[in-house]
Amino acid sequence: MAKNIKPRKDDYAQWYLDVIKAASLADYSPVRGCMVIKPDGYAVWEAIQRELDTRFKATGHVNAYFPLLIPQSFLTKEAEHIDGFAMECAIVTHSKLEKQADGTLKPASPLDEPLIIRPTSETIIGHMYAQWIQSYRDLPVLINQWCNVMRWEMRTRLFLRTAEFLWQEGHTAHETEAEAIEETLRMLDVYADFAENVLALPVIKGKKTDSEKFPGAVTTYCIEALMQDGKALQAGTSHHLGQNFAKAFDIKFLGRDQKQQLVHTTSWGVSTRLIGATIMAHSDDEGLVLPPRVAPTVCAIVPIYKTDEEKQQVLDFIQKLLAQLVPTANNSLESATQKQSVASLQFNTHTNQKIVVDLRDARPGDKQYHWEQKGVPFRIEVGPRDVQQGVFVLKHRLDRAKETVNLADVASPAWLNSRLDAMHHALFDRAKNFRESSTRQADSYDEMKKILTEQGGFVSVWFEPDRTAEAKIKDETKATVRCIPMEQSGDGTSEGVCIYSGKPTKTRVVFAQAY
RNA sequence: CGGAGUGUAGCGUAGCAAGGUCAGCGCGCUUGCUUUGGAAGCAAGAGGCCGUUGGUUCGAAUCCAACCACUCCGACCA
Repeated sequence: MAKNIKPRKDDYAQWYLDVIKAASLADYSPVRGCMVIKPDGYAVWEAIQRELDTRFKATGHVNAYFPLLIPQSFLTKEAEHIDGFAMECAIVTHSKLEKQADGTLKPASPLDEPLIIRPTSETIIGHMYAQWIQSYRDLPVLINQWCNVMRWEMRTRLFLRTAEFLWQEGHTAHETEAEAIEETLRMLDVYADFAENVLALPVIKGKKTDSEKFPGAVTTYCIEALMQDGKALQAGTSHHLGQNFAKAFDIKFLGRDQKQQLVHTTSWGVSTRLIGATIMAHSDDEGLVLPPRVAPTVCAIVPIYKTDEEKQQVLDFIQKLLAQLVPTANNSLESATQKQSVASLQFNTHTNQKIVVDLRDARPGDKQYHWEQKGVPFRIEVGPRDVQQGVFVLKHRLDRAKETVNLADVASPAWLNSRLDAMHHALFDRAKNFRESSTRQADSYDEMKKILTEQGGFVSVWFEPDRTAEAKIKDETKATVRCIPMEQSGDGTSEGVCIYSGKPTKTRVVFAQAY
């Protein structure tokens, strides 16, 4: 058992932090609530970016970059938007520092208008769109940006909620409401597809109730995932903004009917929180488990030997193995062997995923723990006994199973790729089974309360969304409506009794306690 | 921001209630030898103004104050 990681059942929050620490994903910064994303964590983010960016481009979007700083006055233009974000904005008020007599620095030269550090970019992008869009021929505008944003959160948690975080925000403008809604739902599908097919994270697609929607949105759609402690995590959102921001920023165009019209806008985003979701959904008491499609290292090879002769035999054997797995790369292990370092070989040039050979002067057991805690999907062990028999030992991170494989059976990278695929599906199935066994139906408010306090997880109920009722329920159970699932049970026309009001309703929602 | 807790080397900690040979220990790290199939053994080393700033005192890791950061519970949120 991992000696540096607290088991999930003892302290889930501590387990989460231990896993991040053991896998070297992130570190604290000197600034409250901000984190340093270390190379191993950032590589996961790069994989997420790569996969999402491909999907954004495939759906017709282009990338651009808007400034970090936004005039304070912009935030006042959309009423709900102010209420939603004003409380958590960091503000730039001065343009320089002056040295004091005692050597300390003091802000000087105050700005005429304070600038806020973007908590999200609807306002500044709306401002620019107003200048760029003149005619229906200019539409749609389909822009995404990858950037950082800052929200001065009260309480932070690595990856799940940090004061500064990395994300992408798509902002589109359309001629008609129907197109905007179509775009909103298209991107929701992109997110769901990405979460399930890349992160192996099963998600529920749904709509937020009015009380949970984005400040300034007409409708907010989301994907919701379930973590291993039975709490929900919002993993991505897609907003139909209607004409709210068009009105606020005067984004008008001359329509086909020769009249001035307001555009219909959308915005959608996912953040580095996805890394937190991935950690919480898949990892175990031994440490990180990474979905194979975002794992920076897909396989770690650990040689085992006593004598120099054995070492040579084992390394020769590994060379043969690598020749099959990494045919395009220069497989020489010479320099890594000499330096007693970790040799890193390009396994997949598209995804930039590596195979490593751990040639450090350390004991095999240490190396096994090292790569296991980093969540590497597969480890290969090659010792003198294996070389004699022409085999090696393959260790699966998912279930920690061992498998003896003939070198002769490894003819190409496809051998490993098929295993990575199988692991992806097994990981997804495991998470999905967990979610399904943690999703319960309740027919009354009392039953829901009982489930929430005794078991957690998702609770599916008939419920008529209502601000006051939702506030009361949150107060009493800590649970909120995570979403109104897109897939309503039955044919969508069935009807039940709202567990709170007792009135008939056609809406089934999912309640859960959330991060 | 309210409540509770924590802060001593990269990590984990002893010492603190009775200020003074009090800066220790384990892991990790470095070097050497023996080892090497899931966290090895022996030996020799390196590493800390005890979170920060003030105060009390002849003397502060220890007492007092303020501040900072982190963890947990609330409120807020991707």
